[in-house]
Amino acid sequence: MCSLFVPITRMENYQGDLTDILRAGTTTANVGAYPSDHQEPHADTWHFPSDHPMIFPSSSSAMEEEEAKDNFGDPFSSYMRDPLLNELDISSSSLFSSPSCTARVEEGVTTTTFGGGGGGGGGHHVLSLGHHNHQSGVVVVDGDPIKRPCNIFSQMLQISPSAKVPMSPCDSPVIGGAVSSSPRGIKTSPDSAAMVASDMIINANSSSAAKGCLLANTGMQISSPRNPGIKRRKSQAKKVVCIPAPAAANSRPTGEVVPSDLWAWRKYGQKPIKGSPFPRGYYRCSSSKGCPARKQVERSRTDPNMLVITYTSEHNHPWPTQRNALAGSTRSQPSKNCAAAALKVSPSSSHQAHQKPTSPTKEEQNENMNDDNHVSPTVITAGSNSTVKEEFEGIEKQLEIDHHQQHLGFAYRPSMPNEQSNQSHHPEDFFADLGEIEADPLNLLFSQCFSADEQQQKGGKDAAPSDPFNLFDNWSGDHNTNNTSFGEAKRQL
DNA sequence: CGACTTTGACCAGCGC
DNA sequence: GCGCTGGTCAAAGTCG
Repeated sequence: MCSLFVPITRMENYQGDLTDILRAGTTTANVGAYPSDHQEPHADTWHFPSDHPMIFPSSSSAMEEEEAKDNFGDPFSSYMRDPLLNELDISSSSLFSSPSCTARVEEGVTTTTFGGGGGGGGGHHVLSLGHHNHQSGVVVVDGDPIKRPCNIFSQMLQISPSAKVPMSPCDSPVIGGAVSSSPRGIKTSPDSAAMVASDMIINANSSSAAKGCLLANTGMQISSPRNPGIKRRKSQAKKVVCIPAPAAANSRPTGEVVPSDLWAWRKYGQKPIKGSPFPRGYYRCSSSKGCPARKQVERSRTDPNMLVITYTSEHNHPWPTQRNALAGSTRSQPSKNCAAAALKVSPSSSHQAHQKPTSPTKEEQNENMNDDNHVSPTVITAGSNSTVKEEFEGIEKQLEIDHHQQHLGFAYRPSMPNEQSNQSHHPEDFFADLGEIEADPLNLLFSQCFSADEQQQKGGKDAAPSDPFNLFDNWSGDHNTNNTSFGEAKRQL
């Protein structure tokens, strides 16, 4: 439902959105939905606890821009601006609107839980897009009331005081309640218990079940001072993103599926990981020489449909204004066609079989955070490039998004609070462009890419489910050809 | 030809 | 100090 517009605009103006969410704490936030092959119970609503209303001030582009400047080099802030995140955000937005999708953003793997709790912070930032449909999304904001410029994401969120939505079970144990981390462990919030999210969100210190969940879903090892079992090299801060494995769209000949983002990544290694049947791929940023950004992509050992992407180090350069067509994951991705196809979707187009995601997604890490990965849960320190230190306070907030409103509005076509900001390509224009493409390409696109169910519901417009990430691929490189408007939009990025 | 992937080897962190 | 494991390097091959 949400439009392509979202990604674009976000990239230009809303880079701080997820940041807000993530910063929200060591918290974790469930953000959105992602369609999955799995058929899971739908949680129709996301709620923000009444007591912790998420406040998204409307635009303040100036502030945001300035902040962006200030944050440049800040691993996490950058992280937030990371295209991938944007994509995630995008997808989440779209997914939000979709009855069948949910996504989660999780931060502070080691100590926080998305579904509930607040506390701690630190360690890994996890952003996960759940593949479970309609989990209640919970955004936990640690202590930091979100007071950033309104963003699409916020727009998509509806604060609903009380709704508690049953979580869809994940293959891994679901945390029984919202968990807030504390130095000593997890505190279960009764209130949030029902809202917990998710499978991927757990507290490292939490119960084994919780861990199991995380580990199970992500295949990740939770490392923290309290988890001696895991070793981290150089104590690098890492950000972990869990997303549904993109469908075949991005699949490589080898079967590996690599979600693409605006950064160019070059694979420099792959290793089998102990305890996981799936190898881990190592990627470095090739957008700019000398960029320390790295990411590791691996499949969740318990849920092959989920990809765990770990980002390390921060990009030391701005987003590529123009993505290298061959750069990184774009190569060997026949699937660009998916998005392209989606854009070209016509009623007559053939249905594309859903392809099961076969590979991992990506993760980004920002670099320069040399040290704190396992560090205290609450402090994330930017490393070499920046000395920025962010502290996340642990206040937990639960956010639930009302599914219906998403449908009704903003999710589908979010307004642009910051339109004043330098945007050469106005949203209206963009939509106009979209209109040229098709009556409602967005619907087609997302329905195809995100939800098979929806797809069916929509009368089976050709819907090759593909991952949202491919959108960018389509926009980049040669795939613009079919749609100059998109090409322009992309270039504007 | 340039950029990317593959893959074995090497290096480094961590636990014992 | 040793071994295990993860992360990186770099040569060779692939692709457009």
